[in-house]
Amino acid sequence: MSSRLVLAELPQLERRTLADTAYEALADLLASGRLTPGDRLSLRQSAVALGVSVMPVREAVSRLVADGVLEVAPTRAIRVPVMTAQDFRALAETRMAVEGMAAARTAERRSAVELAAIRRAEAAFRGEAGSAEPDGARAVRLNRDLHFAIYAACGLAPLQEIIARLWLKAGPVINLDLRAHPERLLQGYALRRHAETLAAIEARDGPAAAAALAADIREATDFILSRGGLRDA
Amino acid sequence: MSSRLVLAELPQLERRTLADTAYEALADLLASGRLTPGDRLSLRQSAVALGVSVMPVREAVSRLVADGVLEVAPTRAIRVPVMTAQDFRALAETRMAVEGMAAARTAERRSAVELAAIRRAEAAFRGEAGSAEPDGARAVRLNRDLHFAIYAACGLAPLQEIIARLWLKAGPVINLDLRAHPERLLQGYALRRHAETLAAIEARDGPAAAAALAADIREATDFILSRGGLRDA
DNA sequence: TCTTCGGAGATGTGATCACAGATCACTAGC
DNA sequence: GCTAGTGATCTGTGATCACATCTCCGAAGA
Repeated sequence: MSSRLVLAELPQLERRTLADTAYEALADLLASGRLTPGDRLSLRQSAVALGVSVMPVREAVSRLVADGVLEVAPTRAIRVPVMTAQDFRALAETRMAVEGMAAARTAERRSAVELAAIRRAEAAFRGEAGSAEPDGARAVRLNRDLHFAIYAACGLAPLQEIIARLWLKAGPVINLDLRAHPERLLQGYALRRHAETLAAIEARDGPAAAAALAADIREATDFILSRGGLRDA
Repeated sequence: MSSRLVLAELPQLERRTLADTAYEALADLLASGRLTPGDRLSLRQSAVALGVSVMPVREAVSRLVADGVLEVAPTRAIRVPVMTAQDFRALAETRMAVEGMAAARTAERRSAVELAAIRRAEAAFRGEAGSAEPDGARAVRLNRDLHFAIYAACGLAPLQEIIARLWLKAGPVINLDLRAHPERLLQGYALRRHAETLAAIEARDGPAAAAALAADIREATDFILSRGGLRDA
């Protein structure tokens, strides 16, 4: 029993099921825009691609369907939902409300170290967007990192989960557009709104943080909608 | 082809899988508080209880787990999560923020027929709560109906889905308490807040609606927390 | 040339089997 | 008398099979 103390130091090893791995793989495909709205997904094909049986893929897909990130058509075909412009607008409005609220809470209660983390994330994105040869995929990731650094400091775990799901849902549309028009992200809009949001968080000004972040989302949404890539019905 | 017109009137019949049915059955068990925090769930036992194989149950459970309504312990046991008082408070705060926002939107944009539906729901709950022999389970359902009548009029489908998930998550705790202390729901608190919310919606006063609804949630939460039925850690 | 029909292949759903690991009661050993 | 080990049983996970149904492509018909 003299080993009790040293045993306590053992890191409890995480148990990842194949379904977990499959979920992450598919979610990444969706978030990165490599799976675009309307695309069909086959359980068997996905399974052989991942080198497993259909079971883990099935479970992963059922989770994604529950999240509304995938859908099973009445014909039982699995596909990425095609959003109407109206759907996308409603999703964006929800995001503005929910994420704006999270940003406001962060502004009002952030600690010094949380603020530092947000500052670093903002600087990282700014660096990439302003570089000579910006990498689109990398900029998307840094943009996400910045947003979630802000949300992580809101102090409400359930709120973070909600936002993560909203991003997953909006991901395919946003990244599809971004692939077609990578220049947009790198222009001034996002940079300006990010700076405003950061300033508001520094000043502990909740409403201003919410407004700046909502403006960021609104502008990105309007830009995508102006492209007319979405069905109108 | 002369039948094209009449054929279009056929209601497209919904295709429900066994997994869907199992999901609803389990969700109902959770929402009604018959499955309480800490309870374990066996796939095989649930399957024989539902008269199906484990497959549909498995899919249903995986969805519930994705929603955070069930959890798989590191030991792979499936159970209803036990929330700490802190967790429950964070969930309640999230609900106050999100549901308050939905109520505010409803107040500002509700149509006349939506208002009428909300009025009916409020009256139904008031009738049950004020009756000579109130039925607890029925009151719970009517309370839910009233809340969702309000949220349904907010005009944002994604927001409604979010709220539905939040209720599913809070359900086991709330209903567990309600089973132990059915008198609380029937006292003045909820009735007063409902009346305030309804009045604000009638007056198209968004902030007031949000405040009244948040107060409703806050008081119910404080009541449950004061019971000390939740772990503290 | 365009439409309609038919059959081969692929699809999701569900059932069943196999297996590693957890649980629990019980016994042997200090 | 209490702990540690042992084995039967049950657990979730994954693979495989079975089946009804949808999809797709080519041929026969108008």
